[in-house]
Amino acid sequence: MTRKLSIYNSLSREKEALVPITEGRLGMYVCGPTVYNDVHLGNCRTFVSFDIIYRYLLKAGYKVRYVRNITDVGHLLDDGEDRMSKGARLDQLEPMEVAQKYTHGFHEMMQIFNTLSPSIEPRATGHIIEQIKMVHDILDRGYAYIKNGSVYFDTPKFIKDGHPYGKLSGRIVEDLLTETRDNLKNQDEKNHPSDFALWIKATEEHIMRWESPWSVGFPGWHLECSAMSTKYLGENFDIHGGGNDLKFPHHENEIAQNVGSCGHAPAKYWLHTNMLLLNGKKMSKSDGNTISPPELFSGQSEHISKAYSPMVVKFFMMQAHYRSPLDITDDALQAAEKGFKRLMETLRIAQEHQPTLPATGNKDLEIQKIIDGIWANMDDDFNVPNALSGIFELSGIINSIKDGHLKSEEVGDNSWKEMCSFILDFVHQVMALKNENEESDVKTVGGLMDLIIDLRKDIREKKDWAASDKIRDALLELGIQLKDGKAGTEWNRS
RNA sequence: GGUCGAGUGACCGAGUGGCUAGGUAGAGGUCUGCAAAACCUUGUACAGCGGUUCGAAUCCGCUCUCGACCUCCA
Repeated sequence: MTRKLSIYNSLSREKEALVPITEGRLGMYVCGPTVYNDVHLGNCRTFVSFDIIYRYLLKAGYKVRYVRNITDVGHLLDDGEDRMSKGARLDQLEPMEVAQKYTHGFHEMMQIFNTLSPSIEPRATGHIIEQIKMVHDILDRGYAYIKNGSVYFDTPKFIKDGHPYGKLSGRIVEDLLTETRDNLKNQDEKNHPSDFALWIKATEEHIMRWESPWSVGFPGWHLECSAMSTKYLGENFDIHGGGNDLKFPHHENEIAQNVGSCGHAPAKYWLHTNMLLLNGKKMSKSDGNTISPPELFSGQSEHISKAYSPMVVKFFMMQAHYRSPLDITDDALQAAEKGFKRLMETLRIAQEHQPTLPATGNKDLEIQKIIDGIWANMDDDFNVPNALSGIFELSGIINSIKDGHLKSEEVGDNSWKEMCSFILDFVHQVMALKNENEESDVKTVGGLMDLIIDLRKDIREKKDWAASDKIRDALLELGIQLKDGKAGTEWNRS
């Protein structure tokens, strides 16, 4: 059985019931990175968001094929130079070497953020044949024209035939048709400013080039996503995702290419993640308002006061809905760090604590309501922040039982077990957060700590507080915090 | 200039007509040799002005502010 979800469709600007094209199965395509540079933190937010969406869809019982591409050709710079070859010249590397390097870096970062690999991760350069075929199809249907060896999409024709160009991004067709920007490359070659390149004839110095019926050249940006989504998910699939800023022109053009080549739009539902801001402003390298993942993890940035671990950053991202803009500030990160640690501590208790409880308790119904509520929040357009509030309610109950603030007869044994396994499963499997303090030397340290605590217990029985406090303070210096409670002394890494 | 979106308490951030999340910080308390943790209680919140309604943070209008896109961008 699959859960019934409702998801916000950018195309209709409304939440819609998620009805798979094939029952029980979902095809999801997400626009991946262009690998000509180190991965941007904003990229990370998008892919972390879609990772949770992917994981939840699986959890909800769907069989999902998740395709996320690697774009390693096709982006034009202001001067018309391909992004990949630009990177190559700067680094004195072959274009594919550049792609390899940054693809590797991207994968590493995705692993650091603890995301699942997509089912298929196709590369644009590996699908030149499919892209040429699609250009053929678009030409055959009359929605493209050839100019000096390059091929352009004919937007006025497309619009005139009643196709919905501009629907996704809210563009007004008349505006697009009368657009008069003059700073676009190849302006002279294009019949109309809003037309875009499907195939570009390579100049002499352009390194990335392939044979085609029209010229030795390379595919336009946009095209690889149309070609690869069609190849792996079919002409018609369920979900297409990406960052908000890709709506126009990238996704709009993708739709045009698909409609132009096969007569209908690629995806049923379009999901867009919102932007990550830094101190209320868009991240931008030129004005210094930017922070990279490594800077965030090391604390080497003027924008933050200390280092924040990857899981803290991920937790921080999850406190906001994927469709809302999220503002990174040092204060917000600090708050997230404390919340994250609290959650990890509760998870530890859920895993280890085994209280003696009656068969049923007064709180059982309440616990069930919280759990049901978390599912409902996730079913409602993946409302992770709302679900998280439920997780913290459970956390309160778990901590109360453990510390004896809540009488044990309040919670039934089954409820306790269900609550603990639910919270562990949800945090580990859906949010995919993990405790970063679990080192391999955990056993050794554990043994040492048992010994120290035992020795200190004797000292404390003799009420030698000076010695006892000295041990506690010294351990604190090492990053270990002692907590003297009724049932004895506990410790954790602070 | 055009298009779209947003303005929630000290900070972050959910919430779309009555039931007024959650995290962090603050205050008070329980516990404790002390401390920390944990738990309990608590706060002046819905940009402004009008309007619709028995009732609005939530709907409508105007104003102000901010952001994104319009050009490579997750």
